[in-house]
Amino acid sequence: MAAPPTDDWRGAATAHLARLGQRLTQKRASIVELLASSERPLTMPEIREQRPDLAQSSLYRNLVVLEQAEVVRRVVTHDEFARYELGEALTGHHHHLVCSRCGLVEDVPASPGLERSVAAAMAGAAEATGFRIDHHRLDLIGVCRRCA
Amino acid sequence: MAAPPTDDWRGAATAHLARLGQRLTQKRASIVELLASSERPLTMPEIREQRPDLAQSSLYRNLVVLEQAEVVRRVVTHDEFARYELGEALTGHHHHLVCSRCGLVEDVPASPGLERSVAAAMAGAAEATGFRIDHHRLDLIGVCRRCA
DNA sequence: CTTTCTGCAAACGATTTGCAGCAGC
DNA sequence: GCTGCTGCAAATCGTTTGCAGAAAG
Repeated sequence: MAAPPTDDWRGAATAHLARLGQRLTQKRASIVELLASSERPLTMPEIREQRPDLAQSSLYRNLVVLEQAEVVRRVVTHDEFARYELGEALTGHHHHLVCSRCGLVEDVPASPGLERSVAAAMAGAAEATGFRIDHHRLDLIGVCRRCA
Repeated sequence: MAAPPTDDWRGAATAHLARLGQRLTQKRASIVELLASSERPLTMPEIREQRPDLAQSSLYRNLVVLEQAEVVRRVVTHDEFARYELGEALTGHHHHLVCSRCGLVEDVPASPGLERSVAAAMAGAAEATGFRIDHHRLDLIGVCRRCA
């Protein structure tokens, strides 16, 4: 990621987990490290391939815990399986480029101008509907270079 | 929806289906009518409740066909089941308000200013990554009035 | 020791599919 | 008739869970 709020993912993850009374175990650190080293969300198969020593059930269980701790975020697409990336507390706010052919998801940094427009839209929508709006998600959908 | 491109969903759906060599059967029309009369995406349980005469398998099968014909769009959230709404060809472009508690999805009209900013971001991202970007999806995530 | 984490295998549940009968042309 | 749509029931498959043993403190 460009300009991460912190490079110390280990410390950040430990702190986030601690708030839930959970620890950063070796396996969890291994997962977080893998996601931190990738610049795009990874699918479960990709994670399993890179971390063959972790049982699938442990992976899912740990990802649930990490997600609750906001260390990890689950990225939902129309793809058959979920993708995982570090939470924005660790990576900074960004958007996604999604390939509608192969499902590939790539990160895109957010621009200040765009964020300002979105913030205005959020305020307007909140007022109109009574929602309390916390954050947003913007996906740019297209066809990646490989699939084109 | 505000300012739909067409109120003639029957004609539009027929035309879209025809391009795939498919027909607008009675059951399909019934599904499209239901979605057209709703101002937000519906879950499978909601659809089944409103259309108890349709077998679940037929529902899924028809929704797949309607989705391919771009008459219907599947809306994916973190919720346990998918939601369905009319495609933007029939409803006009809009965004979604998503309740992170109960999963409720509500439509939000897009504003010209926001669209302009997003278009600029799309152009920039396309150039930087080699993606050909076709469209976008913006979700505003928060807590709905009922869950607050 | 006590608590939490891990792996295996079985269970779950939304969605998909095989197949025989029915409807539309 | 032929083609394609429908319903039922069974299969699929990503994900979740029960349980007994291993690791952390």
